[in-house]
Amino acid sequence: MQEVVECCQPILDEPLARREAESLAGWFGVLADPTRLRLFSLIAAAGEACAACDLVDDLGVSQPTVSHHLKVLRDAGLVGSEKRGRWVYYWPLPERLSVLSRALGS
Amino acid sequence: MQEVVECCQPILDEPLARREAESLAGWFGVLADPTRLRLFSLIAAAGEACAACDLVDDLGVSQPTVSHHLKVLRDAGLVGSEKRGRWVYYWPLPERLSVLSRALGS
DNA sequence: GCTATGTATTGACAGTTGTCTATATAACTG
DNA sequence: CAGTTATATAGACAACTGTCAATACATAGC
Repeated sequence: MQEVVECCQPILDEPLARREAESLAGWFGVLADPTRLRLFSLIAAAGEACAACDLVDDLGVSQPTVSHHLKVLRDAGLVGSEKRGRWVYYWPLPERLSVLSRALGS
Repeated sequence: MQEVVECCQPILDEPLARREAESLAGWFGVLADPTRLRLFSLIAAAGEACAACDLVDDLGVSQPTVSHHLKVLRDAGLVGSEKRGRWVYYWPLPERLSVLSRALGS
């Protein structure tokens, strides 16, 4: 995923440049899967969560699928992670959501 | 596309139910394509726009592709449309964006 | 070192999606 | 009516994506 950019003007205000549209579309794409949204929501609501401890069982998908979605969320800058012993913990990084929220606002 | 529902709690606050996640993911999916985002942005910035008059030339995609994206936007409740003579005019319906913006906010 | 456990990666596969060309439908013009 | 123009639809196709089973990697405990 691309670097953090100053992105974007509210999409209601003026036409998006091609480059801005690609950035925004990519981030919306990260949110465009129900499993991934629930995963992020679980992490955010918990404040911090560990995949095996908290996430795999609740979602009804396999461990590799959860791992895949966590990677997508991490690459998109929506969650941070840290390994502690055998476990990897995840926590929300809501800054990117704020950017998107602002882009949707007028 | 589904009916307008009371959706959703901010996704940072509490875990999304499966049904809410599916609604939100669907709407984010509508915004997850750069061409479609630019199309919506063009309509919104213009206040009102006609496909042939204003949209096809600016986007660099074929007329059927624009027509397809306009249908997706209309079905999602993001734009309204009206036929006037040979032309179809589109205007933004930003309420749905507000719902999404709120869901992303804390 | 051996085993158990949490996580990541690989490869495969089905379903979805964005795009195009070709064509159909609709409406104005002369 | 015939021709032109705006839009929509149908069908095809390539690219992407979400999922899983199998497997590799990493770490803790014995």
